[in-house]
Amino acid sequence: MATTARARVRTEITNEIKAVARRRLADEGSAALSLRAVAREVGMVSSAVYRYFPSRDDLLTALIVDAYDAVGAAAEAADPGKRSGVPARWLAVTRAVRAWARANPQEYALIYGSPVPGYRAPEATIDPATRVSAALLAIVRDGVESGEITSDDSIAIPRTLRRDLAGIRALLADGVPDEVLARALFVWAEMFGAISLELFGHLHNVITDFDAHFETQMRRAGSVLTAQDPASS
Amino acid sequence: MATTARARVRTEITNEIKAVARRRLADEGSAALSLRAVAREVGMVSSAVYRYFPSRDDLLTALIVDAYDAVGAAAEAADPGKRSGVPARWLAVTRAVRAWARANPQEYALIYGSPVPGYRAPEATIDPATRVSAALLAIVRDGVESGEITSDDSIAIPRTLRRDLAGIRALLADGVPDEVLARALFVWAEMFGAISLELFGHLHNVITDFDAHFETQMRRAGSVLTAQDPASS
DNA sequence: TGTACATCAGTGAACGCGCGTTCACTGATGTAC
DNA sequence: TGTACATCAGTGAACGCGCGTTCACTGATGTAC
Repeated sequence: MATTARARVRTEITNEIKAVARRRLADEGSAALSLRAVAREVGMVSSAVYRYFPSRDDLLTALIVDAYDAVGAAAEAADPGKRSGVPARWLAVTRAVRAWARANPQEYALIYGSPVPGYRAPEATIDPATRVSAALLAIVRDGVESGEITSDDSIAIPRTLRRDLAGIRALLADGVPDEVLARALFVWAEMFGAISLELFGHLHNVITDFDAHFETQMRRAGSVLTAQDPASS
Repeated sequence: MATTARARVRTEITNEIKAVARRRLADEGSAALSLRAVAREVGMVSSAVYRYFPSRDDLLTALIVDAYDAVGAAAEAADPGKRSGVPARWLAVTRAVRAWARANPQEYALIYGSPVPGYRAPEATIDPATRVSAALLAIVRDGVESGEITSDDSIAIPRTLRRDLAGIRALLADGVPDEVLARALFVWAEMFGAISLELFGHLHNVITDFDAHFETQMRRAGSVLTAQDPASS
């Protein structure tokens, strides 16, 4: 009753269209993603896709939302939880994000690469987009609470920036002081910088052991986050 | 004699085509860059462009090479030189890279964003691509030489990674020990991570004072690079 | 300095292609009584 | 449980479009003697 046969089939086909679109994304990139090609591969006529997605952009939006949700879920699932401590959790979660990115490079590019030209992200993408950040900030929050992360460094933080940090704190980082939050943003950029440089080819001919490189970089990021003297980690 | 009138006109028109292509890139992104549209805007028939660039991909390559050269030149020009010291030089150069990126967002996306699907970068792009890295590593090299940068931290560096670092040292970082080189790669990723997150919209609704944010992050990166206790900087 | 020939830039038509989207339609599935 | 009507999924043709690239051509610029 809740779901008629027709409704069940509808969500199945919707998912199939998205799955095919995701695969085509991997081949050709987001700008070249074409409704007609997807329809062809699904085995329906191109106009039939309009029963499921009102336009190409809506299909793209669905893929973006799914990608944010997938990487967010991967990050959440990888977190070993409070009692594992900040450095271990940080390593586990960043590893998971990178693993997802390597497994789904075009989806990673879709959400963290150059914006799709002419595409305006609708509100529906905002919430899923914060899942990874939320997972990382949960680690920071717990670390502050447990005393693993302390707040005694002194890179000056300008007043305008403190306002921005207060906004983040209110949403996702209750009790995390500005100095720590600034470090959290720092390692957040480090993680995406490291993954993007690797995936977008900038380590080519520079690094051969990508795993070891990422691992080393994230260990250092972890020690910046906890503000430990790296020598003691 | 060296350059005939015809040759002079030829380089002028080549440059005009590139300039128009660059402007169109800003509007529509690299995947949508079309020879016909460029030709139209330059005021010639589409087939005439083939006198200057044998294909669309060659035009793209020219734009990529120019972009790498432009950001590389900006980085080099911003370096105040040896006697200014590592932190000041690091800040000056990273600021210049970000300023260039903000002024030329689509060109930045072209070289540091998602790779253009189906486009294979030819060898000609490799050299210009290293200019920014070379500028940054020059700072590191001088800092090691002067003693501003020391090598006493202990994030473990695996053996395979040491081989990679040796390769970098041989090319661009004579005399820089592995530990310092690993830190250099770390802050390099931080810089591109920070710029990419900002330009690709991931700080939207998070940070309002982008300048202050970047400045703060790069100060911290500078102190990681010199391995100073951030409290003493 | 003047002429004959070769090189080159730009034209315009054509090739074959794929795209997003609309629309009137058929036939199957669901709903109300 | 059976019938009449409404809803929906999918079809196939068509719209108007822009793309990259090729080709035979014209006319202007450069070169050799």
